[in-house]
Amino acid sequence: MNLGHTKGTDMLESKECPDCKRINEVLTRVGDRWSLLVIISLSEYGTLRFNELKRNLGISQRMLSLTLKKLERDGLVHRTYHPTIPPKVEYKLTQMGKSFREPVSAIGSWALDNLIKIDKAREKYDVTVGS
Amino acid sequence: MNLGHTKGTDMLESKECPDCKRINEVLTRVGDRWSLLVIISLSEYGTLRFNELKRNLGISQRMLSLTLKKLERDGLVHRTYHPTIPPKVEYKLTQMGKSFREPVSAIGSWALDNLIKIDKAREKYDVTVGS
DNA sequence: CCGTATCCGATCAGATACTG
DNA sequence: CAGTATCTGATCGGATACGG
Repeated sequence: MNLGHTKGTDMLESKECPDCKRINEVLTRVGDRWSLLVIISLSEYGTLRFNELKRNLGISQRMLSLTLKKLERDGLVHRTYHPTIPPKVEYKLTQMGKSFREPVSAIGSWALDNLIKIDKAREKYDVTVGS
Repeated sequence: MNLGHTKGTDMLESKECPDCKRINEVLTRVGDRWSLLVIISLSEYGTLRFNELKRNLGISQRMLSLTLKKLERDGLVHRTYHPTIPPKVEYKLTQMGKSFREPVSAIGSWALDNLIKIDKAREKYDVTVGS
């Protein structure tokens, strides 16, 4: 893949990777664990209520509230408030949120595929270092 | 996409999303910002020395050291020590690290493509809330 | 049901100083 | 050059209590 930076003879002379700075920015915004998990959940189920997400993820009320507000602000999640009694609030992905699904799912799938490998590598490393 | 969990009539009745718990685990390990940026850098340049990474990412010495050790332990990065004077240490992706390249690059590309959109959504949100 | 407010411990992450 | 050690502030994140 190509993230768009300049490759060439000055490859290692650049003071800083410009893309990394920008990627860093975005990761700071939507790259935290809870955001990714909320995105994954919504991409799986389509629409979820506040407490459904809470139960699904095992996230605290506080973190879910903060995460959802942030995702809504960033335009990744749409919030629908139904002023019934008791109130009902539904969350779903926006267009941009949906476009985020693919890369996030790629991470998720890789995660599921490599958890065991990581555990083994870690075990091996610890034995080697411990000797 | 399908992360492998059971879909069906009990979709919303499951107490917790089992995949989310496992994905959460992996994200806890290799999902932090510095790890992702190191992976991206190494996938771009192939092999980098400690200070090259440091300059590229604008990361502090401490965090880079911790991040690299963690990635090496998890089997994603390979470390080669050349006992010269001055010493020279090179880092590159392992096979598993390379397999992580694709999903991580997908995140990176999406990030570069959507930074501006996020900024606009945020601006719009702030105006709406502020009124 | 859907949050917000507060408190508090745990972890993150930079700055600085030091070693082989 | 390639780290480690220590200190310190910032942020994360759970628990609890409360309100619309």
